[in-house]
Amino acid sequence: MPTLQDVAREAGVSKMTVSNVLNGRRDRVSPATIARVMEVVTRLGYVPNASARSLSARRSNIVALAFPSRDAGGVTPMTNPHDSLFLSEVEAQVTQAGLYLMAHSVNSVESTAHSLRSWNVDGAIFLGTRADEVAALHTAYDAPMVFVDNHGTSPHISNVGIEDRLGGQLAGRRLIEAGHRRIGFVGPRFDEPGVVRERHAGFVQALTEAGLSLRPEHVVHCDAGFDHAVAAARRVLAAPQRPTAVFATADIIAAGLLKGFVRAGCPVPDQMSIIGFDDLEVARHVSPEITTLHQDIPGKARAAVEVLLTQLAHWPAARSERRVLGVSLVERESVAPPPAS
Amino acid sequence: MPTLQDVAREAGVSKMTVSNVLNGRRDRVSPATIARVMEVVTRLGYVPNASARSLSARRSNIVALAFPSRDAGGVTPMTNPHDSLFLSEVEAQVTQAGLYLMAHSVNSVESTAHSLRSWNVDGAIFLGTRADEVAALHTAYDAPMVFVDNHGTSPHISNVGIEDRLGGQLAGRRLIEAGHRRIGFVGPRFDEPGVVRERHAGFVQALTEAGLSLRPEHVVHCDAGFDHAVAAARRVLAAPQRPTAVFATADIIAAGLLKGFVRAGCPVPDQMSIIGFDDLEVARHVSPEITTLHQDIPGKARAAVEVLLTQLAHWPAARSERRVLGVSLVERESVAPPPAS
DNA sequence: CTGAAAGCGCTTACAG
DNA sequence: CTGAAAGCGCTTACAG
Repeated sequence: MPTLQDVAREAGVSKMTVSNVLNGRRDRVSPATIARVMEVVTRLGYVPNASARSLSARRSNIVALAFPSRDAGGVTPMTNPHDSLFLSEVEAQVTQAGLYLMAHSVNSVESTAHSLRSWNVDGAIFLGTRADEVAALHTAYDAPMVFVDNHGTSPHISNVGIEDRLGGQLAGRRLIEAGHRRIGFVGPRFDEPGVVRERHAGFVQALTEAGLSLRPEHVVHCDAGFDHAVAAARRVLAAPQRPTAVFATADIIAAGLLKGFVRAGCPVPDQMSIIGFDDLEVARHVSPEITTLHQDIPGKARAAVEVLLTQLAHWPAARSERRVLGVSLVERESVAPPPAS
Repeated sequence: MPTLQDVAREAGVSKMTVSNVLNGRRDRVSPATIARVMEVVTRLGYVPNASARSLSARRSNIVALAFPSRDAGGVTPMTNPHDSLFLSEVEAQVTQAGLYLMAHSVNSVESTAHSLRSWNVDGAIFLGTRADEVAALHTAYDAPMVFVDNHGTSPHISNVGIEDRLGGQLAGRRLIEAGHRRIGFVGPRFDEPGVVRERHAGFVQALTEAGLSLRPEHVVHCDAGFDHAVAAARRVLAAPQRPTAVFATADIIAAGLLKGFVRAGCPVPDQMSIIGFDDLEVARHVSPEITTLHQDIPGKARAAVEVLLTQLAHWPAARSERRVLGVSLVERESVAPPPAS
């Protein structure tokens, strides 16, 4: 494995000159020298040692992507399409920027902070972090961090998210417009601030605007997992004065409900309408295809990397930034007027 | 940020002693000293610098996971459930082993090898690598590597895969057992060795055993993507003497076919039976649920990490190892006897 | 435009 | 059981 030293010797220059050539500070080197150095680099197949560079430059070129070790449904981490699509696009962008991606599931804030510090990562992107964890992370490690889909209130943190509340509102309005008056809500619990709470709030707002209300017995809590949702369908149907439509906070829930309803002899959308959220592939896999709120996940990933790189460029003078991407309703086949009673 | 030096000074010992304590060579240190050092480490919140450690120890503690930058369907990398499930389990295992995971999409063998060398990664796991790339990788970087689902013939490479051929065979047999005589095959092209070719071979074998043959007009090529498969359904139906059943080399293809068949007025399984492969979630999302060949993806990930760690432990004397996990047929709802003609 | 030298924070024989 | 010293392969003021 040739080193900088080897290249320098072979090219008849100092290590520092080689370093300058390799790091783009080419204004400090004559064209002839640059050519000579590059020739040697190629011939020897020289590859800089990233650890050495990181150690002396105090800059690792590593970006960490941290995701929940288990999602709400108790499923294996990263298993859900949203997170994997997101990771994939982050990886692409990070690589494009000449940086490296370290993937981390977050078991505890401590161990995550430990890793970040140990590798002296330049910055980090966090998926699915709770508000208290955000604060702990910031105090534990001083580097650019951007959070995704975080609805905490602190103005000091950078966040990239979507119009969750508007999404909920659009879902509610669409169902109302179709003629529904008894509309249910199915999603995970939302004791803490987060996307589910926002979607719920927007949904309730739409009902309120129309002079309707969300009855407690029409709220069914269900973790984001297909099987959970299949089971939840029965609970929806068992409610007194059962709803004629439901808003599910995630497509995977919508898909599970769909199966559950149909199994229970309640056809969709004839007897029951469904609106999902996210516009994941699953929404088109099933029949009827699920009407849902579209969000641009790769776009969110690009925005997250962009914000991170901006912060990196201005660090430590960087200011926090919040970006919110739009949502839009995608009409498909799971919404119809309520059955003529 | 406290350093080893700070800890040593504070504890009144040498750097080397602190290092020994931290790296488990505790037999070389007295219990009293260990206690003192640990107390200081905790009090100062000392976190070792991974780059420095990597540089001097010539061991990075980094494992790379490399995945195709675009899969066969031209979809964004990592988007498919198989890869993301795999990555997630690899991450868990790697973390558990006290190592770090660097995620890489492979645009070119050169850039990948560059990254591996630059970070001096301890080892790497490769998803979806072609045979020629495998060879190039091995010559470009000398470290433990394990390939996944590689059906190349070289005995020198470590591989973890599944019984693809048996899977194809079981699929064929199941369809034959149901009474089908004209059975089609839908999957990506398989000019090179790989899982598709194996699954196809096993499938053909089953037909042959039963005195049947796979007619060329019953082979429909289709990339692994839902929409591609929806479109492919028409081609299956358009074949002269159309088949009464098809084997799809992936569940996502099976799901797309299902939709395509139903749309074309050909109900599944009444008029057309389908068997998929992988047993991904999508197989249970759709109706009818898809009968498929189960493979244990997290198990494959664990095996891959295990093989890698074993090699790491014995490096450079390590011997290559090939592991093959089983497959099993999962009965669901997409297979029925052929329609009475 | 170019270089000598110090230093980043660790580990590792080696010696005692 | 413990330590002094060299060295891993880079970058970075500083000087010329």
